[in-house]
Amino acid sequence: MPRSHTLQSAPLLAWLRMVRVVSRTQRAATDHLRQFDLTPAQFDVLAQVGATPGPSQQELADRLLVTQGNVCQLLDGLEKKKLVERRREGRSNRIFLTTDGQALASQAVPEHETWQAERMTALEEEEQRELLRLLRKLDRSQQ
Amino acid sequence: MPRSHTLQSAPLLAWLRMVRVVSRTQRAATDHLRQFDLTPAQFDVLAQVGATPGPSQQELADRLLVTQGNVCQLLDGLEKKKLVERRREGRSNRIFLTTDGQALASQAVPEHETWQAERMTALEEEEQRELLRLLRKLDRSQQ
DNA sequence: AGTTGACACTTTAGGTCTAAACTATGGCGA
DNA sequence: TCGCCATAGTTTAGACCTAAAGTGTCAACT
Repeated sequence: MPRSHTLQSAPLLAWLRMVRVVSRTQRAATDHLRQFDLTPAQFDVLAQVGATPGPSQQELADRLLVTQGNVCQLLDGLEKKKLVERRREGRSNRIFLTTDGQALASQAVPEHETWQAERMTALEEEEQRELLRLLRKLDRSQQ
Repeated sequence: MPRSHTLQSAPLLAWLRMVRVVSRTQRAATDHLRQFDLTPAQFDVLAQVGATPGPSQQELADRLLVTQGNVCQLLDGLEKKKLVERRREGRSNRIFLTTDGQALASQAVPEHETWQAERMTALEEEEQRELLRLLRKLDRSQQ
């Protein structure tokens, strides 16, 4: 979100930079994930289900910070690609990776996380920790 | 983008927090801007054109970090609402706010920027400046 | 003048996401 | 048992965005 040239306070400038960094990185991630034939949203599902298998769709939505409706659509796509499966249990679905999904996740997740982490290496380790501290504080202040 | 539970390095955690903060804030901004009957994307155009009137669509796209095609669509919408106008000049368009657009921008932009800045007040001023410094460094390292 | 190329904008198809309406389904009290 | 309600998931309409193809226009060269 852009600036007016009138109010150039540190908070506002920090906000603009953050949006720039995130949107640029997400665009780069889109390119990077193409090698696995995954979109960033699909990668997120794979990584999340790979890390803690068997969540309900609601849990998945909460962890990914998106709506149930969106999760439903994403899973439709991933099921069509035979990467995940829904297993009905009571009135909810539990989500698991298929064998194909596990194979892809075990390759793509570490690779992409390394790539992601490397985009931060412009900062010293001490700076990375400080950035984390500040973002954590900010995040918590917003509930 | 979510975590694997395997690799919890500071860079990765910082990245996840940043995405959280940005996506939460953007969702809140969507709500906040509804009072002006503006979407965040429309607000960005208004703020940008208000700050430096008369850009070409290409310039606007560069500053907003979006594609020309997207700018074109956004301007279609804003022109329909009589908030901006395209003035043909040579082979490009220069974009200006209409009188209505100026009236709205002069109210909405300061108000929203104040709102935005307030979301940062969980951090001390010193911390805000440090955050800005770190983000700037990160941003520059990515071109 | 006619051709070519570069550039600025527009259009289109498709993916992502949301809010809100809709459809089960399982449990609970009357 | 029946009906109700809360919960889990699905569907739909619409906004946003991109990549890529399409259109138009200016200018420079022949």
